[in-house]
Amino acid sequence: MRASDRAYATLLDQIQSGALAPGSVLGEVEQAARLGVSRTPLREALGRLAADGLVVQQSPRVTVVSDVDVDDIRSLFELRRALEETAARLAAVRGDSPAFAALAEDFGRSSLRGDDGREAYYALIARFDAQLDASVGNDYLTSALRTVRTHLVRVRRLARDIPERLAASVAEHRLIAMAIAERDADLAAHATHVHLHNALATILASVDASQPRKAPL
Amino acid sequence: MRASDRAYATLLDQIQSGALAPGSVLGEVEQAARLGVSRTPLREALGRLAADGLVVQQSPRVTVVSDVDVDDIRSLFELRRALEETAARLAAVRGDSPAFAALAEDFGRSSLRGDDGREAYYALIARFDAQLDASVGNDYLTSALRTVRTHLVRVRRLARDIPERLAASVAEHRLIAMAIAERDADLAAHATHVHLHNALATILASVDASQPRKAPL
DNA sequence: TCCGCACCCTGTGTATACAATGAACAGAAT
DNA sequence: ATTCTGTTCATTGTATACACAGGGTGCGGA
Repeated sequence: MRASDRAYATLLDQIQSGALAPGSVLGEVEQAARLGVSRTPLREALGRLAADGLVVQQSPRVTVVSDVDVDDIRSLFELRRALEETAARLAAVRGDSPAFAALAEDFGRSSLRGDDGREAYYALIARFDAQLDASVGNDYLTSALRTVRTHLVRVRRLARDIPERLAASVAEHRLIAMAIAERDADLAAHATHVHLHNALATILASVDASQPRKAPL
Repeated sequence: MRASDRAYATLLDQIQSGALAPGSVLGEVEQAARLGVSRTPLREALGRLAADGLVVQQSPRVTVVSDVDVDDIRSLFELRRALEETAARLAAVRGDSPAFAALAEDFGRSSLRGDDGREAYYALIARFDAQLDASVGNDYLTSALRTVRTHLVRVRRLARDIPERLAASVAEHRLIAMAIAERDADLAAHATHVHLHNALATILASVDASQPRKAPL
């Protein structure tokens, strides 16, 4: 594995997990020393993170981990809606119907008890996303979705997981998978719309609850 | 200006203009020498081009200018539809209404006679796109659109410009601008849909006409 | 003549050295 | 005392040198 890949993977993980908080300054020599690589591959890693939008060049001299506020979340979900509704429609038209029927089954079966439940949930979502990408067969769309999902990891961390919401989310995904399996493009798109609306509402409520200072602006 | 920026700008221009044809192998030492920079900034430029999707690592050893075939064009327009319909809707809701009314006026006035006409047309489109981005105020969406537009430059080069199509395209844009100005989100989105459908049809017809070999697959 | 192995060569990945630029601090002058 | 300017230091931008890997070619043996 290349040093630049390791540096990118490590930084990505630490930004997504919050170990590198928004606003953290990423000096080249400092990070290179910390990650045990030289400046050259580290610069490449920073460049890729900047392309992803996870770090920004605050001034021409200092790169920082990008911030994520409520407006960012709204913006991200606007893009996400556009992409996922389109993906759902396309998958319904040309997707692998049996695969989505099987996914719908899995969503129906999944019991989300305990802490393992959350892991199983995210694993199932990941499988669903992968099947969606494969069924759509559009690299441009997949690439755009990849960026959205990269940012989404951090957004999810901001919002506390609510067990009831998790269960509802599974049901929503089950409906989407069923709609795609039955080649009902409108239903797939509208169910995706509903799902993203609910997900955003939950996230915003959770964020507002934990950061009420910004509300009375 | 940084050497890496110059290298990126030069390579971008040469790829978009076709001076570097799809499939061209971009060796680091070779390109570095050609552009008068050292390998380090050139690598950064190649990295950014790879992130844009304009070059791909064909093998771990050789990066080439990415190819663009008919399926790519279709895929690109699927993404473009998703993004621009969303942008049109959002601009209709929260956009600068007078600005779009003024743009609609300009589209109405624009006479596309002669070779200057095409330049004026593209300049007007660029102004429209800029106003759209500003009105939507969504960096994620704008960033995704930027990628699409980057690829679109190459696609346009593949298709011959047809004068009648240019005139129709102006009229379509005028309608979109009017719809946004009048805050008619549905009309803005549907007019965008129509416009992109027509644009894609024209491009595909032009490409099929010049490359009829791939048709009887 | 064909197949296989080894060596060389080309090109990338990484490290480090050097140059340039921007910022911060201190000192002096108004 | 405050502001402006100069100098210095830190940090990035660029160049180059070195290491390594992969492929191609040539030679030898079957």
